[in-house]
Amino acid sequence: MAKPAHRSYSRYAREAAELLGLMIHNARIERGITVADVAERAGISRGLAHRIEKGEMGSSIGAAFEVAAIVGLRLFDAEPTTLTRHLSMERGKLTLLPQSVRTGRTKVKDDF
Amino acid sequence: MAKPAHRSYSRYAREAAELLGLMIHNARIERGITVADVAERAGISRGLAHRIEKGEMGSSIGAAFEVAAIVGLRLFDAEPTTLTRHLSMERGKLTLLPQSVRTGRTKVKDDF
DNA sequence: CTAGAATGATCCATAAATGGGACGAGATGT
DNA sequence: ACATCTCGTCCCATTTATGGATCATTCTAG
Repeated sequence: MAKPAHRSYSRYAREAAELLGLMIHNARIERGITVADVAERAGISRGLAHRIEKGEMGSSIGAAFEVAAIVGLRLFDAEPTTLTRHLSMERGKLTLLPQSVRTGRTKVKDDF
Repeated sequence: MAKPAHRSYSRYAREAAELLGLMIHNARIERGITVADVAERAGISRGLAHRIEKGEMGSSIGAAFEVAAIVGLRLFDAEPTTLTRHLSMERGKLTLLPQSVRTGRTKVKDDF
């Protein structure tokens, strides 16, 4: 026992999850695959696959992304090849940016 | 009991998660926010925030998206406003598509 | 170089997600 | 109409992730 449990999410996060779920759902229907089929291919239960399509915040990143991949959904508007390229790019940034956020930082920005 | 436990993920899903983590990481650094700070604002532990940046498949969608929102990362290359619009669009599709995937329907499409 | 701070990693108790039923409602094809 | 399939939802045992503490490491500012 440690936390009141209840977790609160920002509207943006909730909408993002819902959108992901809807995109997965639509992509699945368009491909004519059943939830059960997707679940089996993803190695997860039908219930979880369903919860992911509902955009529930509790589901794991792994399960959700796996399902997305199976229904042919391209996350971050990137193709498989592009995705790898993006990865290299983001990795590259690491050498250009400080690795840790040191103190006197230029003030925290609260814009959004 | 009785589950092999170990979960296997496709390369695409793993890369997508890693990319998300890297993007969050870079966005955070660019904003000059510490992991601890982000964690507190997201209402999660520092450890989890860190695991999300590492792109671990086990973290929850909710936590990951919340962190993404906090560091100002725009998921699906959409702005907050656009996101809502996307939601409406995807919701709209529902009325145009069959609600369930019945048998040998219109043939599976593999276009893309 | 040194001190201080942030990151990265590990351990463990416990809160939460997942799997696997089972059920009814709705839709589809025959 | 009927049989069948899919979806949507519930419950609950088990697995898993999460929080919190602690320690080592790496970086930064002075």
